[in-house]
Amino acid sequence: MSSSSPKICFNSNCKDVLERSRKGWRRRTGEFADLCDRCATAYEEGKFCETFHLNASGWRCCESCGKQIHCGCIVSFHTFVLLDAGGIECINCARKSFILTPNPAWPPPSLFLPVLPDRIKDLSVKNWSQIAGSGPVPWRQAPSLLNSSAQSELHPRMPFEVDIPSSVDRLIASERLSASSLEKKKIEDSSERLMNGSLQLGASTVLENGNAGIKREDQPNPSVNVPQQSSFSKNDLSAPHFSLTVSSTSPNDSNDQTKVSGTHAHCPTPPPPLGKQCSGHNGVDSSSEPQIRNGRPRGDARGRNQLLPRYWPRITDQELQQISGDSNSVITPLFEKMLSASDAGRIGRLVLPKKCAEAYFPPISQPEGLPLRVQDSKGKEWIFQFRFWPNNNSRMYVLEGVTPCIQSMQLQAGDIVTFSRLEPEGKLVMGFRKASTALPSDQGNETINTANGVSTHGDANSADPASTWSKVDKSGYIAKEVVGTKSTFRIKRKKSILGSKTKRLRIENEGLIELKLTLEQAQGLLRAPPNHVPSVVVIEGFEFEEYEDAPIIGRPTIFATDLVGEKIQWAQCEDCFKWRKVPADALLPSRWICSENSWDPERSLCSAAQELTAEQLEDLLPTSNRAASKKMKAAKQDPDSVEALEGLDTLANLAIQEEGEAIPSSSQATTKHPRHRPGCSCIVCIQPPSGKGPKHKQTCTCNVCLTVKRRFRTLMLRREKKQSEKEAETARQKQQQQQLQLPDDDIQLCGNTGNSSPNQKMVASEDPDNDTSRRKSSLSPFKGQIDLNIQPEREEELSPGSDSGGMIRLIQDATERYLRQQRLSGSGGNRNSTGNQAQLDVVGGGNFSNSVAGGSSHQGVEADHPVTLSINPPAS
DNA sequence: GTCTTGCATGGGT
DNA sequence: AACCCATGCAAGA
Repeated sequence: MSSSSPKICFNSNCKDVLERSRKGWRRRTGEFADLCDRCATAYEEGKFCETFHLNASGWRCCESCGKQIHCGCIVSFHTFVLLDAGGIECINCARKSFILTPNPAWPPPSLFLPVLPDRIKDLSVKNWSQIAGSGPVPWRQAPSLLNSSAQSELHPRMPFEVDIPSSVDRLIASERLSASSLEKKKIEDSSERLMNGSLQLGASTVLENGNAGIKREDQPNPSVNVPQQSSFSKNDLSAPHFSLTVSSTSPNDSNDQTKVSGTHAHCPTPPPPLGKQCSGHNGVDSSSEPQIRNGRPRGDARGRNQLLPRYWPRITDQELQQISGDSNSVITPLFEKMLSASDAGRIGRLVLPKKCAEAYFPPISQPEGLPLRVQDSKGKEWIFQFRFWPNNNSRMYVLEGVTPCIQSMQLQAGDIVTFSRLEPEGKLVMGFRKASTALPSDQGNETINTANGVSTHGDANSADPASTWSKVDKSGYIAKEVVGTKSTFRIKRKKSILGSKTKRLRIENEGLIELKLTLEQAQGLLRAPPNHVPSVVVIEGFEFEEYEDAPIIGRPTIFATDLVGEKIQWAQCEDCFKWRKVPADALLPSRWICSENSWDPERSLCSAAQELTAEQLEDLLPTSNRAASKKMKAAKQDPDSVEALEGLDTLANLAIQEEGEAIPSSSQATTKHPRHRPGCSCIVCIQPPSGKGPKHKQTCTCNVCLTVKRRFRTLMLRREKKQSEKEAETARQKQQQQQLQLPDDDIQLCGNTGNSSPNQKMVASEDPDNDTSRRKSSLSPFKGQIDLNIQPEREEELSPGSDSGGMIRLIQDATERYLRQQRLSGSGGNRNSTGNQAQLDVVGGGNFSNSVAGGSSHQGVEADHPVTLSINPPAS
């Protein structure tokens, strides 16, 4: 690993030839020191310095416990913290005493310090120079801003975060898992705390004495020109925020609170008078902050420390520079917010995060608030009304009148507005960052996009952000975002901000594929999680496996028993479609091929013959799970057919997020409802998918419309006939009871299971003279609404543009005509209908609901009838 | 009918 | 469980 001495132990006191290289500490280059066994062991046992550096300088005692620590050595670099008052404390004691400040991170800034504007650099130097003994190294995010939530939340890296933290994290959390005398857990614990810790300044000896190479004279470090985004960004989700935190000797700061400017990393702007401004603000009670000694919380951070990470400002140097222009002003980033649809909408109200508003904006006691002068990044001044609404015993802060500004910046939902303060004027500055735009300081889009969480929803080109919102439509299709390289963080960010509500989920349109498969098929994909035995529930005659834990989605297989009675699975190769025997407990990936058949090397090639004959496969069918049997049938019918199983594979693919290609659905079932076979002429199957196909006019003579009309006509005829048959009430009741016991193939006009002979039943149900049907139709329970292949409870959700909606309108028109007729002919029919409603709800709507809930593959007749056509005149 | 305003609601954290 | 906040929505302009 070591580039300099790959075969020699990296320990200069050892220099043994490496027989086996073991990783030691992280070097300045970011690589790990390659150690021999002996040194590595010493290192891992925390005895490295004791062993090899005993006579070296830099040994110091922990101020608390007196333990000797070699502070001048990279190896022990993480095992102590520098105390404000000088001296050091071992990490154990630091942890106990809530000193959360880490030591300067490693590798040193020569590698990762971001670009600092000259002005900032100067300031940095100046401020650093005020810090006794602190080296020009990036420090962890100092403000107590991090105290509250950072620990529990993986936040996206800030664009100007220095990536050194990653190394510290690694040093502590990974590289040094066994390091030192600290037990692992403590170390991790400490590292976590350290992430949130603030800066301990004042002790410099470690840097000056050490061989770590961080010397104050190095600063300003040439490395500041290195791109901000290091390669660590990606894999350092939990990277703490480093900040160039500046110690202040301000007399105001009696509590040793360090004023912070530039809340982040490389923005060591000078201490602003922010603390004063915000300290008395309502709602931010510093007393609630944990009592932490050594100067935390910072004055400035009183409000900030309670901010959610998503509001932490991520303003880049360039942005800062742009905002501050050529003036001598210093920008203090305050917070940022991603614009919601409401924010960016026409209402012109920008909801302000409460804590941010209370921390950084002037206190307001009246809901009317006050006008707030805000300057945009171009220097243009805007005046917004900063006010609040009472809300649940709290307040909701808004900036009103932001529309012109938002428009001026051409912002839209998903973009980010940043609020900063211009010092010393104290002027508020509003910047922005387009969601789609890589930060100016980007050195790599991927890194920045993933790291700063800004690029949240991808499609920057969409003029209308709303158009990019996901349409997880009601048809039941599953929309999947094709995840690209940015997916991980984008999804995370999406979830945390944009997608906080499912209905607001935003997914790129182009990434949508349709997934059409039945529950039956899906069931075939599910496997009980490891060590779980699924329980079987029978719903309407169909067995469902229930899993206590989340099931695993894998390749559908056929479970069987081999000749010796051992349970096995039959799995089909993705490539050759041959069936291979695998152990019963094997969970195969959705795309499984012969070469992965490690259980049977002889058949680990597609060229190997299949064990099973077609007949055997056929025999297996009854014992197989349904999805698999379908699959097998398809394979039998057409061994080369891939499509037959692609619906299944689609889900499996989704599960493993392999490919985002739209895959045609299974050819075995129609896309409308799975039990219906091709050729089924039911109302559902003859329709195009929801939302597709042309709209139907009343005069439309297409197959769908004709069918609907015909059926409706039939229904009407039956109803008329029924009315004329009104006789004794008791007799009718009796008749109804009989009807309820009869197969329900009329209300659900397409009530044919695909299993047997759908068309026969269809014909029967369409027969206007069919008495059974006629009687049933007269009992239709619904009121003035006709339900075509939708859930009754969802009828209000019908999209007017959808085909279903068109059908609905079509029938509704007819219904209205019918109702008019009814009104003319009296109210008897109404009574009939309403009188029967309760019962028929069970027959019609009730069963339909069940079919939806219970799955589409029930053997029950009614469950197989997703289409209901029912009519009910209004009660009035 | 449209826009504005202020509050209510409810999902998410 | 409390709080936050995005959005809905009704009343008023």
